[in-house]
Amino acid sequence: MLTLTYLRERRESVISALAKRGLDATESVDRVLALDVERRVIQKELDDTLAESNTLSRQIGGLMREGKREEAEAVKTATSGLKTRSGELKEKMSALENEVHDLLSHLPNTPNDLVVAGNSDKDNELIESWGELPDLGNHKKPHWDIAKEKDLIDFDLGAKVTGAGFPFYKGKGAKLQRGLIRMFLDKADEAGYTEYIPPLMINEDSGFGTGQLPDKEGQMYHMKVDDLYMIPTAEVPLTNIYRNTLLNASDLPIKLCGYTPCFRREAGSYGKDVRGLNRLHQFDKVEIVQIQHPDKSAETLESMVDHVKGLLEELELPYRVLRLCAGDMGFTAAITYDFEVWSAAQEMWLEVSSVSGFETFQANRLKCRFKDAEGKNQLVHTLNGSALALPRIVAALLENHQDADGVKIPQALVPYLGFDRI
RNA sequence: GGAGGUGUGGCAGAGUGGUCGAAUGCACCGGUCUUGAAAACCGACGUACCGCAAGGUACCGGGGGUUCGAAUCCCUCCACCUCCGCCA
Repeated sequence: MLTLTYLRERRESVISALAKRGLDATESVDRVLALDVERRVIQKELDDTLAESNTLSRQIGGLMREGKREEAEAVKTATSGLKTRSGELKEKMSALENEVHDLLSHLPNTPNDLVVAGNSDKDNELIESWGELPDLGNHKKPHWDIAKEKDLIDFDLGAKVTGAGFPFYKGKGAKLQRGLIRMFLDKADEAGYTEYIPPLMINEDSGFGTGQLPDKEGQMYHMKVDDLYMIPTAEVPLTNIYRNTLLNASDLPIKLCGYTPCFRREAGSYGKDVRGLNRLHQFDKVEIVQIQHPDKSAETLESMVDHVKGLLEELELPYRVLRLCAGDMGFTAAITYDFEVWSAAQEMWLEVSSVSGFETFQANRLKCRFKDAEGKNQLVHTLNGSALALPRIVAALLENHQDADGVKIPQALVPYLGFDRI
C-alpha cells in the first residue's frame, strides 16, 4: 500500500508511475487527496472538541473532590453538547479514514524506474539467457508421458482422491521432489537464509499484510468455517512474521527461507497451460525472503537473482531472465525478475521463479519499520523470490535430460537422490 | 469441547472510576567522574495522527458499551495459563 504522505508529496509521479501499468489512477489519487484534506479538517475540529471536553471533565473531578456537587452538576450539563458533537465527528472521521484506506489498498504498487511501461508479457524485457537449448532428436517426450512410463506421477489418482491439479508423486518421482526441496533448502542455508517451517494456513490480517487480500481473494482457498486461507506461497507466513514490528537498523537484513506446499485455485486457467505439471492447485516451493534497509534493497534484489541463477545452473537447465514490464507485474511488486526454463519437449518457456522487490508497499501494510540512524522510524523494504518452485523444474528436468531409455539426473542433484538415472 | 484464571511501556511490575500516557526496578541511550572500564550520580527514554510552532488528540490484548470522566465497570472476540474431556 502506498503511503498517504508519499501520495501527498508526489502526486504527479505516482500517477505517471501507475500509468506505466496501463492504469489511470488520477481519479482515485485525487479522491484520496481530497478525502485526506477533509479528514484533517474534521480531525482538528474533533481534537478541539475532545480537548474542551477533557478540560471540563477535569474540572468536574476537581469540584467533586472539593465537595461542590452542585457546581459539578452545572458543568456536566455543559458537556452534553460536546459529547454529541464529538460523536458525530468521530463517525465522520472513521468514515473518511475507511474510504481512504479502501481506495489506497486497491491501488497497486508504483513500478520502479527500471521497469518499462507495458500491458502484457510481450513487453517484458529479456535481460539474460543461459545454456544451450538441447537437441533431443527423436527422444522428445513431454514430461507427462515420461512421468507415466516411469510411474513417477499419477495425475488420475490425484483427480480421483481430490481433483484435477492435485497429483500424487510416487517412488522416484516422490524422491525427486524430496531431493530438490533438500537441495534448495541447503543452498538457501549456505546463502545465509534462516529456515522456517511456517503454518500452511493464514488469517485475514496476514493476507492483507503481504497484499493477497483484498486484491486476490479469489485465488486462495478459503476455509470459511474458521476464516483461514491456505497459503498461496510461503511468502505470506514468512513475511508476516514481521507484521507490526519495530526493528533496529542493526537487525537488517533479515533473511528467511522456507519450504511449503502452495495452494492456488487458479480459477479461469485452461488448455495446454494446465497440462501435466504446468499448472497445479497444490505444488511445492522453497521461498526466500529478505527484509532490508531501503538503501540496500537494489543490491539485495541482485543477490537474490544471482542465487536463483546458481540453482538453475546446477540443475543444468537452460533459462532466461526477464524483467517484467509494469503491466505484467503483480499488484504488490515494484520490480520483478521472472526466470523461465526451457521445456524441451513442449518447446516452450516455463516460469519457475519470480524474484520481486516490493519497496515499502508491503511494509506499509505490515507496519514493519526500523529505527534509522537518526532514530526515526522508517518503513523497511521487503523482497522475495521462489528458489525454486518444483513442478516446472521437474517437468524441465525430465524433458531436457531425457535420452533413449530414461532421464539422466544432473550431477549436483545425485547426492540428494541416491540414483543418477530414472 | 467444558470450567476457572490472566493479558499494562524493551523486560519485570504497581495502579481497580477523576491532574494516569501511566509509579518503581532493570535494560538501552547521552553526560559527570575515571588513563580506560565498572560502580555511583545526573539526564533522556513508547507509537500514530493533526499543527509552522506552542501544543492538541488517540492508544494499558482487539472491538463495542456505561459515564461528565475508563488501564480501572459491563459485553464480545482473540491469545496465553490451570483443571477436566477427547486425540496424532
